[in-house]
Amino acid sequence: MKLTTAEEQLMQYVWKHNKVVLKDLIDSYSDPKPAKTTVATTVKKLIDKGFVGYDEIGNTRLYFAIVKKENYFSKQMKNMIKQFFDNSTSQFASFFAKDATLTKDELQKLRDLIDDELKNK
Amino acid sequence: MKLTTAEEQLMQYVWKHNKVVLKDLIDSYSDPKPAKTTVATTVKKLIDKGFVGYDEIGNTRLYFAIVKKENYFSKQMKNMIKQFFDNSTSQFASFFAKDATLTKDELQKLRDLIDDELKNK
DNA sequence: AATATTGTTCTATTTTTATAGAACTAATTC
DNA sequence: GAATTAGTTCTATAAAAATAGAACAATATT
Repeated sequence: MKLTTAEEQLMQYVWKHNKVVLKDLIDSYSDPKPAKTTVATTVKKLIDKGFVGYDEIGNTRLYFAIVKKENYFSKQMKNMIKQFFDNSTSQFASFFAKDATLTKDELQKLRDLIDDELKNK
Repeated sequence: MKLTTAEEQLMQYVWKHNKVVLKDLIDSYSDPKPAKTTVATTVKKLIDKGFVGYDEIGNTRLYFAIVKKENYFSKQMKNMIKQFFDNSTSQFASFFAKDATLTKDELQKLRDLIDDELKNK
């Protein structure tokens, strides 16, 4: 499932700071901060969509991510590769390797990583 | 600048079939196709945003992409890497190398490509 | 104990995005 | 040359997303 911009922004915070309370979420915005009800509504949508869960502590809630950031990101990537590269992962990979400005060090690490992957095949 | 979902869908078609006429765009939708005015409005927004240009041929227009698909995609990627990997391109790259299910062949090609890149540094 | 802070739900309202009607023009086809 | 098809703009409406007020509950502060 896809998130709207507002939902995704909030979700990013939940991913980074697992176990958060409403106030944390409100404070995560820079001024002018939205009304507390605005944030509460957005969290509720994330709960409805199954992205966020919570433990009840007294009358308040400790929110946490249910959908893992890695899984969500992975799906987004697959979607983009589908749209922009006709579903060709390797076509994307070669575009990226050229486009991304990686340093020599980063490129070397990446090559080592690929070598590792190759050993498992 | 960012495109809405409807705009991006149309843009994908323009990228794939450079030099298109309104009817092509309408036909690109599967049934039930939207009204011609709907498509015309969306194209107009793409023109306003500077993504699409046109040549006038009689009373009609030949639309073409101004913003290159690669550039748009590249910006989207940078944005995602910023959001999901704290701006660390290499962190993304290693996630991707593990996550994407590349075949042995694809991995080898990718390694060769990285080797080439390394030679230029 | 009174006051301020935080939290929640339910219900609007506002803003943005998507969709398309009305009106008209030019070209094509029959 | 009448009718159909394609195109455009302007304006309007519908749908989705973002924002927040009202009302109330529980806790913390002073």
